[in-house]
Amino acid sequence: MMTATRKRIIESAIQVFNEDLSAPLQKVADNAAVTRRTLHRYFKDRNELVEICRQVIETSCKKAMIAAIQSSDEPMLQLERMLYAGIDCGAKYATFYKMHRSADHTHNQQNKNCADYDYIYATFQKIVVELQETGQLNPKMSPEWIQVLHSGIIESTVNARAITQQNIENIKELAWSSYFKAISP
Amino acid sequence: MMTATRKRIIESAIQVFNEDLSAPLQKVADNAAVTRRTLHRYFKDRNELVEICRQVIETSCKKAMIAAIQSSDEPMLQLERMLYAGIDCGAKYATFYKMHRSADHTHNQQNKNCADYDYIYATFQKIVVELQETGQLNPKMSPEWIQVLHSGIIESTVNARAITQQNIENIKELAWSSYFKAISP
DNA sequence: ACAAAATGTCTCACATTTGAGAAATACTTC
DNA sequence: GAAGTATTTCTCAAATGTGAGACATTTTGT
Repeated sequence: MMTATRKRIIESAIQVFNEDLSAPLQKVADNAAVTRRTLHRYFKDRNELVEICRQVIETSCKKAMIAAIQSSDEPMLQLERMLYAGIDCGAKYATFYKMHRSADHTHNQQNKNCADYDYIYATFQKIVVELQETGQLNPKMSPEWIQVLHSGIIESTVNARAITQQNIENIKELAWSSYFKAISP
Repeated sequence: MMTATRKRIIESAIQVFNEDLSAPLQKVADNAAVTRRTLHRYFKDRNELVEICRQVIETSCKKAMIAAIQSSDEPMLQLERMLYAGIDCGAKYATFYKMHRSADHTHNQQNKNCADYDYIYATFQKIVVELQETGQLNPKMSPEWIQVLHSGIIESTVNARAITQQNIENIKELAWSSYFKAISP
């Protein structure tokens, strides 16, 4: 059940909590252009709002990454589209990437989200290994490092978007170009 | 005047505030293995603690970056050492990089810190331009992009450090190698 | 061993944040 | 226009965070 106001509050929360995890809810409400009273009508408490933000981030990033993987059978194209998908997730990607890696996370294959997360990143590494075996990627870089670099490029690009006036498609191509060159043999 | 306890509190605060800007001071104290009462003995209030953390971050990162610049006359070597310096700053680098760029920052050349910051990043871009003119760096990438990528690689590398068991010098070389290839012609 | 310094424990008053009831107002739908 | 719904305004009690006094305990330095 998703009203426009509820959606607006969630997006505001994602933005505000991205900069300050413990920001007062008043700030989230202000940023969503609603009162805090209204915010409380939609969300039982802070914990619920944070949890729902997590779910929204997880659902959208997961969906985008899986779609990128399944958009092609060509490993290099998959890799490229995964980079673009990450960039399109914007600031949410950093949260998503860290989500299942944090110290207080209980990772469990029985959990659908954990399983999907593992699918994404295991597939990522499988793609990398495959491209290394066919000589398309630098065999000296570990798949782990290539993945770390992937998230670094995404984050840089997301940050650059906020600053530069350049066309978004240009930025994405630049990001891919930089990444591709970095990981090539 | 820097006692071991004071230093420990500051380092704890840098760490805790890095993850959660508005974390309760109790958390900082816990992480520093002191009581909150003691924390208050050393720091008048939260604002003072935050300000001193900023100063510590600024001083150490600035010093490291300027040292890297002045360690050589060779632009490429300067660039490489700046990457290493950033990585050595650890989580502090991200805060330092954003420090003078945030919306609520009053940037003023009369201010020594602002001037030094400008020196660092103007020099960075001068180095990039110089390397582009001599054909050592890709002329199609804007110096802004090359700088954004620099900070993105640093940040990823710092994050990867917490996760990987690899030797730190290896990671730094890998980061440089990736960055260098990304920005090469 | 002793004195001084540092820290912990306990407590308190105050400030801020939180969550929600009640009534008023604004908006939407038919 | 009327009824229903959504939101705002106002208020309050409770919870949490903050900063600091007083005293006790521990640590440090000579």
